[in-house]
Amino acid sequence: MAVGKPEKIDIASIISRLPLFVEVPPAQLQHVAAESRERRLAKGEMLFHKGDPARGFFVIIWGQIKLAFPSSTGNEKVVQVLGPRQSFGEAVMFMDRPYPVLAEAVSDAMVLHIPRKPVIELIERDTSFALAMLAGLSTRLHSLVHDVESYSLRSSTQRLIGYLLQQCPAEGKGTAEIELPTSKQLIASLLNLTPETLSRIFRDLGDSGLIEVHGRLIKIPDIARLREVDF
Amino acid sequence: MAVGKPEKIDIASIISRLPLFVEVPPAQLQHVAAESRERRLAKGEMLFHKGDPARGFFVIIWGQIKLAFPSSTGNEKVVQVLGPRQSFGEAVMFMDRPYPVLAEAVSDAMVLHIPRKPVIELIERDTSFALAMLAGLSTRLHSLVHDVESYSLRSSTQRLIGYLLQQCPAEGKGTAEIELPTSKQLIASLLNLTPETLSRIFRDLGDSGLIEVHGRLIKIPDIARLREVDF
DNA sequence: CCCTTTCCTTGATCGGCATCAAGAAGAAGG
DNA sequence: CCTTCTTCTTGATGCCGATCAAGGAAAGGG
Repeated sequence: MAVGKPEKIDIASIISRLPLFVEVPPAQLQHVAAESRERRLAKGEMLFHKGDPARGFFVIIWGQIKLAFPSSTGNEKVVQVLGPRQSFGEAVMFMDRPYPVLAEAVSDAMVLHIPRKPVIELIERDTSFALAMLAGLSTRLHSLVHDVESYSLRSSTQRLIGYLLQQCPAEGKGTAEIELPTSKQLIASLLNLTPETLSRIFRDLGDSGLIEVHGRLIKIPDIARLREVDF
Repeated sequence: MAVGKPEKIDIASIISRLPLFVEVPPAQLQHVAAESRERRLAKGEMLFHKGDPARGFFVIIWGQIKLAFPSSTGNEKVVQVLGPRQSFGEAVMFMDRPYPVLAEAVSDAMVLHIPRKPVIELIERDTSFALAMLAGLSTRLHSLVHDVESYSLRSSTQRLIGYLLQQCPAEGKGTAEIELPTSKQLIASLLNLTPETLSRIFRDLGDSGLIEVHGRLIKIPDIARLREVDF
């Protein structure tokens, strides 16, 4: 199977547009860019396993990567599905510990590996970069806390509704159409459900007129009403 | 009702034991400690409202604080209930945004307010401090990720066993005795269980001879055997 | 010491979600 | 186009853990 698009990649320009690096003067980024390496992955290919040593972090150029806990019984738990311009692995990099999750390409994909050393040097040289990284990690902590909360005190239907509302473009009212970004299987695992249960919830929400399901296209006739639902 | 215990508080030592600061050399923390202030709260008292500017973050010395989204209809949405040694508001502090939630004392409580400025100044003056903070935040992220794993792919019995093994002094084999550090109610909530279910699991494990329960003292006759259990 | 309150335990019942099983609908590939 | 594989849906059944209800055991407080 061919591994995706063959265009030449400008590492420096991609790095400079990352949220994490956007405030950093381009000159200071040259060192980081020079040491970074691109890597292509075929669908299903592993980027790293749980327990592998972390020598840097990754940024997705295109394609999708999932982070998940392996499970001996086959039903692994997907923690996140990440898309272009998103990064992962920064936190582990600072602790000198192995990865706590595995990373696998969900589609053909290309990632950039940014090694630990130039990043640390950049932090030591540029305090505003250090602050940007702290803000980035803080944001991630926040969303993880939110996840834990969802698992523990929201029902499966509520979790799906929350997911759908998250996908809505703006905080708009009225109507919306959502193109699911990945397979329903993956979404099920993200929401800590089996595919069967997810399918049933989709049907129930459809029967209630709260959403319309057309394959992977979801129509929401009344966002406000969906937000008010309290099962 | 009197607002809690009157002991003298050693701010510096509390700060130095925070997860966020645990990697930071104590000498560097003096400036932060000097600008920190303690605050006592009666049950039900508000610490801050949603939308208030974030001028720092908080650490709970004792008592419990809840974080929640306000609601005009009175049925607010609780995001988290936090206990001693837990901190909150760091993420928002680094992002320079107002608090997205409100904080209210669930019981009589005492918190430490650590202002933003000395923390930021330390980062700007000493890059090793920034690295230490990044490591601290990373550690928290790591443990949260671990929590998510527990919730999603381990049974309630496995979670309790994991908790008990965590409390074992060394990674010893053989036998162990554990004094539960808090009420069983709280442990239940930590493990995402009801008190009833926790009680039943304790009884079942006792019936199997894997542990002995004497009130809040737990005896483990064979640590290795407990670790092997696979329900 | 008793009284009140909180904490813990036990039993009965219920429901949500997983599991098992099988079929339908798409997507990919020759 | 037909075959094959994956993804999605639907049904039947079962179990784990929550909930409801009540009683016992500690723990503080007067």
